[in-house]
Amino acid sequence: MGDVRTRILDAAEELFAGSGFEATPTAVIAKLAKVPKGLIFDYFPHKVDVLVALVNERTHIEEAREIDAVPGDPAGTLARLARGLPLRASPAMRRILFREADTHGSVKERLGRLNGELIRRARFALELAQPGARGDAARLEVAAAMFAAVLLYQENLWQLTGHQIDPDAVAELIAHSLV
Amino acid sequence: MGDVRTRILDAAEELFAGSGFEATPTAVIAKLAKVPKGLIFDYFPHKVDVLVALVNERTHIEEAREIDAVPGDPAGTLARLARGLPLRASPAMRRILFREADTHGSVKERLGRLNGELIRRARFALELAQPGARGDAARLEVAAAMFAAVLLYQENLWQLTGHQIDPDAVAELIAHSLV
Amino acid sequence: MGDVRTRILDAAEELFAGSGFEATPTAVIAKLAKVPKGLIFDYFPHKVDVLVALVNERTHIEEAREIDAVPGDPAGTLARLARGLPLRASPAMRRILFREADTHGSVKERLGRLNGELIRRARFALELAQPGARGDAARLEVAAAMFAAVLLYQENLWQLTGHQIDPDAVAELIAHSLV
Amino acid sequence: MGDVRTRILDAAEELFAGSGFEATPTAVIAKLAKVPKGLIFDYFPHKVDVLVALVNERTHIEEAREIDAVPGDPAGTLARLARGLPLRASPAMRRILFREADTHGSVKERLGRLNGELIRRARFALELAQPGARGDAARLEVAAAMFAAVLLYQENLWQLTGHQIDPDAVAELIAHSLV
DNA sequence: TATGAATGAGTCTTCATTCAT
DNA sequence: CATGAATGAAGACTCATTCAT
Repeated sequence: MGDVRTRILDAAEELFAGSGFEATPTAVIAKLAKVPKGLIFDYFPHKVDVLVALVNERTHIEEAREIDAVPGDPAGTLARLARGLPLRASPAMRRILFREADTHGSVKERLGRLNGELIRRARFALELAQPGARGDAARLEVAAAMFAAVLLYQENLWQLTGHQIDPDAVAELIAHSLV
Repeated sequence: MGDVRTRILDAAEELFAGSGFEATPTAVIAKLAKVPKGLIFDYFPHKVDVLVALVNERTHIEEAREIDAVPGDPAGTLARLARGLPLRASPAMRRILFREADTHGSVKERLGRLNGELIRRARFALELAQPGARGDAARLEVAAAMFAAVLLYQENLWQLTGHQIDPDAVAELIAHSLV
Repeated sequence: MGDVRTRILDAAEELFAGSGFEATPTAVIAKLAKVPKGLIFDYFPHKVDVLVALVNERTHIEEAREIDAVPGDPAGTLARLARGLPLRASPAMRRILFREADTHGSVKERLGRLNGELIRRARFALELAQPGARGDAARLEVAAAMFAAVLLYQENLWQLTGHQIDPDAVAELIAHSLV
Repeated sequence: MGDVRTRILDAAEELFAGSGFEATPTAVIAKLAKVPKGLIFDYFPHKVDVLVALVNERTHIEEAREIDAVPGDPAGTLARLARGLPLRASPAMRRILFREADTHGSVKERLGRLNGELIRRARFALELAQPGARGDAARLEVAAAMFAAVLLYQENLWQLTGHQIDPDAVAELIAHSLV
């Protein structure tokens, strides 16, 4: 069942994603987490600290390990990047990231960093996998940004529209565009 | 200065965009609108009705008019499409659309329709501009979805990160990917 | 029955004097004042503002009007001063003044000023009524301070001990001490 | 470092004097006493019992021992009395005594006894030192009560205003008033 | 119709007290 | 005895909504 802190964060993640931070009373978090109301404040002195903890602890950008790039196979390389997204974050956390970024500085900062990091990696992977593309830096940049955009935003869109995008197809398409 | 109803909506638009719907008290709307507190409820029985009215009256998804497609120039055709969402709405209303979509049905529905319309147009434009691509329906669909995702994501993220993608470059890249 | 603000202050005065500021919930003030809980905060944004308003508005030091001094009759002069104490404040307010001075700066400041003012007046009255005493400034000062101390503190003592001091007797005694 | 009970009382004394009883959480007492939160309640079943214990154990009203009265020198006799309240208690405990007397019965009782004892001593001292004054019991009583009031008021007000009265001067003045 | 005082349910947060370990 | 996590009642304060004027 997990310890108290984890249960609180689990509950908050679900509820913030579903109804938004402002519209979620701490009492409801407590109930879903099956902890008494007051205990939340032993772990998080203010309600906003729950949000900050979620963002700090549950949107993790993985260490820049060796990128598994295969020269000549940019599609496969990107697809692997897309599958093993360097963002460890649940769909719920991604929704929170987008929804609360406007009004909470620390969330905004995290989202910005995530976006930047994703672009950097995609560009690096493409440079390795398709050496020829290196020449056109601007186009490479756009391809990387598109890749990041689609990956980050797809959860949001899925929720809103029921429309899903296959990461492999995205990878293949972007790779193809750089030929 | 506009009539009372308009002043209320003006104020709400500004405030919802800035602080979010939940965090904006009706009393503050009234103050900014220079309208007595109670009067808001003569026009909008519940606070949420202000949001609904804003979305209904101040976000128009443009009718799918003739698309200015040039066969043989998919990049140019998409670029024209990319230069603007088919959304007539102030920057503030766009913020509201994205921020409140998760939690308010009518907003979500509106944003979903926008996404659908975007995809439809992109697909249609591509079909017209690049007749050869028609054969691969799946790839066409992915390209259209990506196009929509990137445009919407940009809209959403631009204010948060300051990071922008050049719409022409996106158009060109997607067009190229279908060769 | 008085207006709302007055009723709130009346209730607070009684309750703060009886149980202390910290131990008096705003809900109890509201109940005694017969106003809804929330209305208090329309008039006083924070609970402490009720205390500050009480101190500012209900411990008034009267304008230094003509002191009714009769040369040669210091006892009578002081007695008149004691009866028409230049402090317009209920016994309850005096208790509040003493109890909350420790922890609330504005109360402390007021109490200090009251004490100073009382001493100043008593000295002035004595100087007028007993010209001969002027020579011994130190003794005059002590007499004035004692007079102020007894007057200010008598309410407190009465509450605590049931012991009362007759102001006339005090006046007479102090006057006599300066002979 | 003292045993647990002593450490709790030490901490409570410091904190109650500084912020008042109501505004001092038991958790803060525990922290300052370097004692686990729950342990306090093994020694004092309720928070108020800490206050009661402090008052009972750390404020002693001295037994009415032989008064050092010199017939013919009422001023000197009173001055010796005035040099200190017959109260063995730290400055902190004195603050607590005055601050909490209004609202806590046991504290009130203690302060009342102190006042009574002060009056008794003053009267007794004056009777011994100035045999002639015995005739006018009422005036003697007022003088004694004033003496007590001034001393207690000073104790209470000294920290608040920084204003002090010289005890010798008080003694001298009161003695003189009985001539 | 316009006004803003009135209403009270609901929110975050604190804290005395309990209790399993 | 010692520990500090757990409990929930209660407190300050907010705010959507109503309503007398």
